[in-house]
Amino acid sequence: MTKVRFAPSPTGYLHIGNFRTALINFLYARNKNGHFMLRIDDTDDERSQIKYEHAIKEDLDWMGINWDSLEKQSSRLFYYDQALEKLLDKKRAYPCFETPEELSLKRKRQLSSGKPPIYDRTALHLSDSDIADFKAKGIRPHYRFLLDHSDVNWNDLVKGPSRYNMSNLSDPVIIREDGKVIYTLASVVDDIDFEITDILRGEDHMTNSAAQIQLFEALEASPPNLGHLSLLTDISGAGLSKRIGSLSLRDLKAEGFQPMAISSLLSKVGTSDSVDIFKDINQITFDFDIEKFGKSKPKFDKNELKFLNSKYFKLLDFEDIYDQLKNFNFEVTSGFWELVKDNIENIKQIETWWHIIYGKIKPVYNDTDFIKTCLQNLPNGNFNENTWSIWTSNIMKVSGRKGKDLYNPLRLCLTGQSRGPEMATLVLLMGRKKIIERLSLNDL
RNA sequence: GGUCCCUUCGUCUAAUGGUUAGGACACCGCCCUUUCACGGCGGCAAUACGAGUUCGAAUCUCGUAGGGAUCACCA
Repeated sequence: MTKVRFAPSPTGYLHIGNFRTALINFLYARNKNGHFMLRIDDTDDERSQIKYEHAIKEDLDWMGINWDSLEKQSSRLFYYDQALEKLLDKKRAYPCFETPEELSLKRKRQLSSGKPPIYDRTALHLSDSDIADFKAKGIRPHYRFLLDHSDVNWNDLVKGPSRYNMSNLSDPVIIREDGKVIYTLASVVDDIDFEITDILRGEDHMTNSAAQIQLFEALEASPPNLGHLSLLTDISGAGLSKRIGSLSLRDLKAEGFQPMAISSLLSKVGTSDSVDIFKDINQITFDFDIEKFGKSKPKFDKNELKFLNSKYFKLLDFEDIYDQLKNFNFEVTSGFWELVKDNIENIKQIETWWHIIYGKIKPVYNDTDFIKTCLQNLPNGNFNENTWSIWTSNIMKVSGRKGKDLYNPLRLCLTGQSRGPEMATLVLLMGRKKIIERLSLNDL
């Protein structure tokens, strides 16, 4: 069975970039009737915070991404130590005693003399007595994984046949001086233990993956299928992570964006499918195919998100949106929703139209004589679906106006807006009293 | 600086050696509605640059330019 995982570290809120990875993993699993695991990578306890873990779950929940199982790396530390022992036995791990300062100095020197900043394996050549000396002095080792300096080949789910030569990489540190595990090892141990079949993540993990393939093999497991998605950029082509700005899921929610607008965009941008709105995540699951993702960097355009948001409302019946509608402090009726749903791009605009139709606004009068004529010709009796056309043709006869000259001033006066929903229905909802109020020019 | 990856309409992309280089969104126009919006129809618009291979190149090769990623005792 296909089994994937989304493995965020709880060091911040989910943003558009890492949520996209979550979404793609989710869709991939659902499409194959597989298993989607949420794994909290909280091995770095200096940066990890429980509040972020809660926030990540909340946000995924809001987006309709449900996980089939949950794991936390902080509860699995024993297994990582076990893995280290195994690697030590096989001489694929070795203790090192350099301080971080030494290492960073070394890197700087290499860089300034035009060399790649790769660890020189000094510690690999330490004798047993050297090691004993360090330990006697109370210096605790950190451990590195010994890379095999050969080509690592894999067939990437997104990038196709891929190759990386390991001599371009430092032996990765896998256990810190304080005994805590590093991501590179923890991730592989978990992927083996939980029998992850496919890993989909950003292309920033490309070289990690190459090293991890060797780690899988050193731990006598076969590596899962690997797929590296091109990273989203902003509209100018710059990396998204650099402008943390307003792109967290929480901010997007606060701005009124709908989960399906976000998911629709994020699941299609960068693929050979056209970007369009979907009412339900299952519709996206159905024809999801990782092969459709291209190799070049897709751009995230907030305007596109706005457009999808407005398109989403048009898809919804009253019942579909009722849960959100009841959060307003006035009662939105089905008729009201049907009237305005084609004319909003944000749920907040419900409030604007509510005030226009039932509340108090500042009408726009640009032709007071004409407005008086309109008021005088308002039909008597109860309003019905013909009222608007009877009314406007009366005005036409009396004033001689038609088309734009007739409708624009009337719309402006009644709604204060130059654009908006169908007037025939709007007038019906607004009612006689409110119309007379608007046309009475009291605010002049 | 080393290594890896990317470059087709404004944007996302299709076309795995032969197409009028296709679609979607945006934009523009027309229609609908005796108004605008919504909706429907149509139009504009691209192979980064330079060589090479080939009867034929967006597609293969090399170079140039631009962009990105990575090179942590973070994940």
